[in-house]
Amino acid sequence: MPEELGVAAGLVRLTFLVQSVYAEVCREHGLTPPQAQLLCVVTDAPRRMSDLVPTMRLEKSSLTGLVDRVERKGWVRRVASPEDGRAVTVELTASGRRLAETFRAQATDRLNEMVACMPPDVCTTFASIADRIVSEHAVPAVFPDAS
Amino acid sequence: MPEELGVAAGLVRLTFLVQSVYAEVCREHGLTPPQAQLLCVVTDAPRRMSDLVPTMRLEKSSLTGLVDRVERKGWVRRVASPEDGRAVTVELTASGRRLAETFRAQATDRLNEMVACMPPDVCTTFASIADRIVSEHAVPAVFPDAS
DNA sequence: CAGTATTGTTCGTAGTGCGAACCATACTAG
DNA sequence: CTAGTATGGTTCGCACTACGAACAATACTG
Repeated sequence: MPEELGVAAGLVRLTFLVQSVYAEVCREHGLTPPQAQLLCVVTDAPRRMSDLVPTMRLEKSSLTGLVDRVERKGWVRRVASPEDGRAVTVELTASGRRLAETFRAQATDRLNEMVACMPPDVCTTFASIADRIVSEHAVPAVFPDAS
Repeated sequence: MPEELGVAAGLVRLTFLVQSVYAEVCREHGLTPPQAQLLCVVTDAPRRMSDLVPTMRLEKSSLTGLVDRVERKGWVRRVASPEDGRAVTVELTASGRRLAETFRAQATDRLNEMVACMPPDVCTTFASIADRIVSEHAVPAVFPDAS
């Protein structure tokens, strides 16, 4: 009986918790998690489909469907690439940008207050270790830094 | 421009990473993440549907469907409760138990090696902080401790 | 210019998750 | 005891997710 969970169990449970919070914020904005992720990823700059595939870790057919639905909601737009006649880039519309921004802000708030039960220095330690793991594994920027 | 990400961004990316690893292990065992989670949750003891609803944070209709599919694969069994004529408990079959055990072991290995890029003391620190967050928020045991 | 590689889409399939409606059993009050 | 209510689960319809195979169109290469 470990008085403390192993790293693995802690990671899985922490992930479960973050997912819950993330999904809840999504809901409040009429988004699903994959849709929110798409908005976050194209916030910084328009991205090609072929570029989004490795970033979001989806098959291309899955991505087509996701972009279809998000485009139908008017948050994103497909633009033909001038350099490559086959390629398509995905960019935010004005309303998509507003939504992405408020979503990002609120998700950030919720997650910050989630860890705020700990003293600030512990938070900082935690954040830097998380960053270390993440950068060690080349995790794509699925959530933007502060605006 | 933060030279380090905020806690929120770190959490989201870490979650993305863990999800990727978890999903990959699931795939190798012919499982989906919700199915694996169900197996993990009923590993320790049979559980009632009504008990699984808050644990897995699903609506009861979603849970019905999930249990249907997992039962159809032969990994889980519905048993009528003797005390309450309305209630049903979900328990592992023999093959379900074997599957749950090998899945758990492999997921644990993969997650451990994911953090093994850091020195052991950092891992320990990280694990204890993760535990702290998790227990502060009453996250259900969606992943069992060592067998 | 022919052959090949890349970029996206379409289609079919299985699974996920929700809410509303519903049934059966349990509980509770008169 | 019996009506009314609460609880435990299922069913149904819906939208969404994700995959792989097949395909079309454009780009590249020999």
